[in-house]
Order: sequence, then C-alpha cells, then structure tokens
Amino acid sequence: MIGGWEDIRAEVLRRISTQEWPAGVLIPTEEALAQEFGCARATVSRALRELAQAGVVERRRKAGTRVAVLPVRRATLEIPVIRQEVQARGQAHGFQLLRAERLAPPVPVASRLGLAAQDPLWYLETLHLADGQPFVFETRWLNPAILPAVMPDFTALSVNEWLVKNVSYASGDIAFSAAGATAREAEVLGVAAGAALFITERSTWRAEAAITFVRLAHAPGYRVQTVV
Amino acid sequence: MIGGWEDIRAEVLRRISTQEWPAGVLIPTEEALAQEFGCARATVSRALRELAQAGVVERRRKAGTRVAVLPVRRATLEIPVIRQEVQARGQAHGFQLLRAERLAPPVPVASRLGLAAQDPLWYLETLHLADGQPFVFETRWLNPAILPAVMPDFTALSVNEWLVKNVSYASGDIAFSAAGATAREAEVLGVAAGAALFITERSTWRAEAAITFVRLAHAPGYRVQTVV
DNA sequence: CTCGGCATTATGTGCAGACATAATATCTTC
DNA sequence: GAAGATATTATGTCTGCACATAATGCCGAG
Repeated sequence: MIGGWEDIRAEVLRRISTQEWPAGVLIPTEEALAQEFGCARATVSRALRELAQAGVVERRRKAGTRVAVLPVRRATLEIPVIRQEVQARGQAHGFQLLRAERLAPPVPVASRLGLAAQDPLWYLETLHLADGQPFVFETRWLNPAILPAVMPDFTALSVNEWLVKNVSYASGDIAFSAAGATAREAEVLGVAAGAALFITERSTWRAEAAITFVRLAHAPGYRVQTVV
Repeated sequence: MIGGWEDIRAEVLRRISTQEWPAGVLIPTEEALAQEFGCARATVSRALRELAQAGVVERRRKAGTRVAVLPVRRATLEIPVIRQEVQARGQAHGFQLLRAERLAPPVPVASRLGLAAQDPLWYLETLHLADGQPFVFETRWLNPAILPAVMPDFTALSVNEWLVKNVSYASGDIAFSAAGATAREAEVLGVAAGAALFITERSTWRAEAAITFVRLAHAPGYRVQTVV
C-alpha cells in the first residue's frame, strides 16, 4: 500500500534528485502536499521533518521548506565500547592497565576539560588487545571528583566500561585525526615510531563538570566506516 | 513552560542517567508515562522515538521500551563539500585538476564499485587548496556511464561539485582511516613520504549503478570533529 | 512435555482539528 | 523613502481518537 510517511519522503526525495524541484527552490507547503497526496498534514510534516534531519531540505517557519542548496550529507557513526567492537570482529578482547597515577595534566588537556592545570588528575594508560594483538592504546585523563571514595578496580573492568555504566549518557565531543606514532605509542603497539595511526580523541562532560579526556591510538589498519 | 516533548525527553534521559531506570530495564509504557506527565500519548511517543534514534533506548512492539544495555552512542558527522569546508575556515578555496584520463581501475577499486576490472573508468586527480596551500589531494574513479555525452569541464567546476549538482542524493558509504603518505601524495601535498595522513574514502551508488569512488588524502593537521 | 496457533498488548502510524511561534510582508507614520 | 508597528502565513507542537503491526506468552492439541 502507498501513502505512508515513508512513501511521501521517498516521493519528495525523488522529485529533488530528478531536479523536478531544483536546489534552492521552495517546495509546496505541507497543506498543498497533503492535498496532493490525499493525506493529513501531519503525515507530510513527518516526512519533511525526516528529510530536514537528513539535511536534504531546510525548513523555517513562515518561510517554508526549500531544497538545500549545499547538500551537506549527514552520516551517523556508531561509537561502541571497545570490547564490543573487538568482539564484533569475532576476536577475543583483553586489556592491560599499564599505568595509573595522579598527575597534573598538560595544558592542552586541562584547557580542553576546562580545569586548572595544577589540579592533579588520574592518568591511566590501557592497552586493548584483540586476540592477544595490540588493538588500541588508550591514554586517559580522569577527573577524580567524579570517582567514588574507593577507586574502582580498573584492572578487572576497563575504565571505559566503568564509565558507561556509572556516568553514562553524558555529553561530549569526538574528534578523529591521523598522527605519527609517538615513541611510547610505537613501543606499546609494536609498530615503528612515526607509523601512521588513526587517533580518536574524546572529551566528556556531565552538567558542566568535566569527566574525562581520552585519546585512542588505533593499531594500523583501523577504519571507521558508515553508510550514508 | 513545561510539558513539551523535549521536556519529556529530558526527564526520561535524567531518570536513565541517574540510574533511576538502570540499563536493561523496561520503562513504563507510553500510556503510563502520558498519564504521569499529563499529556497525550503521541507526545511521549515523540520523546521516546528521539531517544531511540539517539541509541539511548531500544523499542520493540509489544515488548516495550527498555534502556539500552550497551550505550552505543551515535554521533552525526556533517560531510560538506570541500570548497565549503575551506571557506568555513575563512580561507580561499582553489583547486587544480592534475590528471584526467581513462584507465582500467585496480582490482580493489573495481570490486568496491562492483564493476569488471577491464572496464576503463575516468581517473581524475585533483588538488584542493586553502589559501594557496595544499589542503586535500583527491583521487577519483568515475563511471563514464553516468556522464553526459560531452564531458563537463572539470577544470572550471570541481568534480565533487558537479556530482552533487547533477547526481545528488545518491547513497553510498564512507570510511575514515590513517595511512602514511605515498610518494605521489607526498609530492603533491608537499610533505615527507610516509607522513601520517587522514584518509577519507567514499563510494557512491545510484540505484545499483556505481557512480564514483574517491579517496581524499588530507594535509597533516586535518581533524573531523563532532559533538555527541 | 513439546509444538503450533491464537489472543493480548505496546508500539507504529494515521487523521482532523487546534493553538503557538517565528519570520516575512505589508501598512503606517514621519 | 526609511523606520517601526502590524497582519499574515507556514511550520511546530499538542490532543484525542482510531486502527495496523509485530512480538510475546498463553493455551490447547498431539
């Protein structure tokens, strides 16, 4: 059967991709489309809202809906927990806590978390393994204020997973980049110094309070992939 | 004022992040929540649908809504056109078409596009500049079947932009990785061979027909960033 | 006890109507 | 003609109702 909001979304997308409605032009109002398709305005609204979320059209009150001039495609990436990512490849996950100490953070880290550089934070180095091979080297700065009185045993449960279980659904930002392996990264991952590594950096807050900053140096060959 | 779907979403998120509703448990039905918040079921439904899209809860008919056990965060990346990306930094965009010829694609490219390796494709090399400095080196394989009889003038309009204007809103996939600069990439970008480069690879289809495969080698320092 | 069909139930979608909101367009005044 | 007040209008949201859909879990036949 036809007429659902998904069909309407598909039809509108078709008219846009065939240039029937070229980039930049106003498309008919919800009411006009509802009449054309013989459905309620809410149904058209739902379809157009989804297209707006995908970046295909831009909507503004009173101004109407227009085809996006610059098709800024939005891709959604899934950011899984490392253990899960390893297991999804059919490999066994393991990890070693290489270092855990209190240190004053370097200035870039402190500023990114919005903390004074003198405040000592927990500094943790963890190496994650896939089938015993180095998979990703995690260096993490952790705000001690968010930890309970007794420090959890991070040799048994990875910091990552402790965090998602205990301070989950915080907000933050992620950045991806490439960098040559530092001496330490080369040593731990077993690659040559300067080898191209995929780097994920993530900082996390909860209600204005900084929680953690983590840098993941992935072993060579790592890719992050998604469909558009 | 309170009571909108965004407030309900926030309240549900609060109950989840404070473990009032721990991971894995069923939360009350839409109807129950609607009664509690004194609103219509559709309003609760809207809030929960958004949370499901964000990966915070999982919903199944009849089974109900439960807090996601493994918080697979979803981050949305914006994939702009290169010119726009350069201009957003306040820099001037320019580009040079370095090569344009018909070649049989190497096997990995052909297989990724689902074409026979013998079919010659267009092979295009473009260097994008930001304020005259190398910004990204684009190597592209283009299916000639989708081009018009007369080849567009890609020295005036970048291939990228010709594509988004003419075969926009196709589907495809994107992958990010890191790799050492090849000899050619090092030469064109003006970096040392083996320098760590951020690589974006993208293949595009339209209705089962392969359109293009493009590899972007970004100049050092490039980051892709988003909020969660 | 096991297997298969059926009733139950929470979500998914749709409709018609209403009011809120924001931005544009128009009108008024100087 | 320019600046500010006002009317208009398309989208944003909500309500209350209805039916569709897909699992679940119960129940009965074997």
